[in-house]
Amino acid sequence: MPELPEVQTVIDTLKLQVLNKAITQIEVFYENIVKTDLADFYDLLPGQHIIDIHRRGKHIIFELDEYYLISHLRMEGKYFIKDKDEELSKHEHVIFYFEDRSTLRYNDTRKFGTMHLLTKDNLYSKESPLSKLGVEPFSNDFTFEYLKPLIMKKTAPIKTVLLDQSVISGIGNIYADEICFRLRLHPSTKANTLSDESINDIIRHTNDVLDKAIKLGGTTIRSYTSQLGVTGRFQNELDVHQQVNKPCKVCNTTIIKIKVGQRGTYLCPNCQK
DNA sequence: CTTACCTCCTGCCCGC
DNA sequence: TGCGGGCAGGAGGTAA
Repeated sequence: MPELPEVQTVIDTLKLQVLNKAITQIEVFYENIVKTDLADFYDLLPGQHIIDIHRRGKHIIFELDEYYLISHLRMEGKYFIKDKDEELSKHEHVIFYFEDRSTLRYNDTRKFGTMHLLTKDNLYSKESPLSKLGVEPFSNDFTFEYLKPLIMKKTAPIKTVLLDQSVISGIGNIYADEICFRLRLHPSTKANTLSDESINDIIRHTNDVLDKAIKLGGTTIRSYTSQLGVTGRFQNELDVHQQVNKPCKVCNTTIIKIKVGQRGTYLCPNCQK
């Protein structure tokens, strides 16, 4: 499941391969991926160049001449670069053709991913998936003063708040578990009971764990052949996520798996009370 | 305003 | 062997 570090890794690789290319044609094989008008997708994309690729939370933002194409990979979305003559593979749902015979192919086994095509002045408009996103973890706005009031008004488990994209954008299930472990807090702890120290720790640990994951190319939990940009190594650094029945690296207690807010959650029952 | 539950979809794992 | 059932999971939607 691509979270902020995996998305950043994909972007870094994509930029090396498709920057400045001109789109000549589009094919959409599974229409539900495209959340804005499908006819616009076919009509407006040909002729556009990929000027730059950015990220906001877990969203990839392709900057084109006149539009932004926003792509969310959700669970299993991946991009591949292939020659235009390579045959369509089973889970390819969108193909971008470039003038040089290469193609960018969106592959998504579970078809959960989304794409939005927006004019440039609509990037943060009401219909944009970016409109409700909270602070970017690496920005200067991710401060105690920002976070404390949001945390204090929530009775939900702290892990649920970490996953709330309108509070902090970019954290998913893997890093939420890892952050809770580093906080030495049980993921079910009610957010509004956190100390000021814990709130400061969230900022520090979120930055540390995401930064380290990016440096290692993200986390690859299900090893697919060659997902563009993601052959991460952070899975070797996971303290609790997917570590059920393994010993805690700190205290040797067996890692357990529970449900928090309907989500599979891993923790050390000794370190995280 | 919450929060619980459903939906989207496929692959995988289990039991029979 | 193969089939059915259950499960996982980001985020948006809806019901309560």
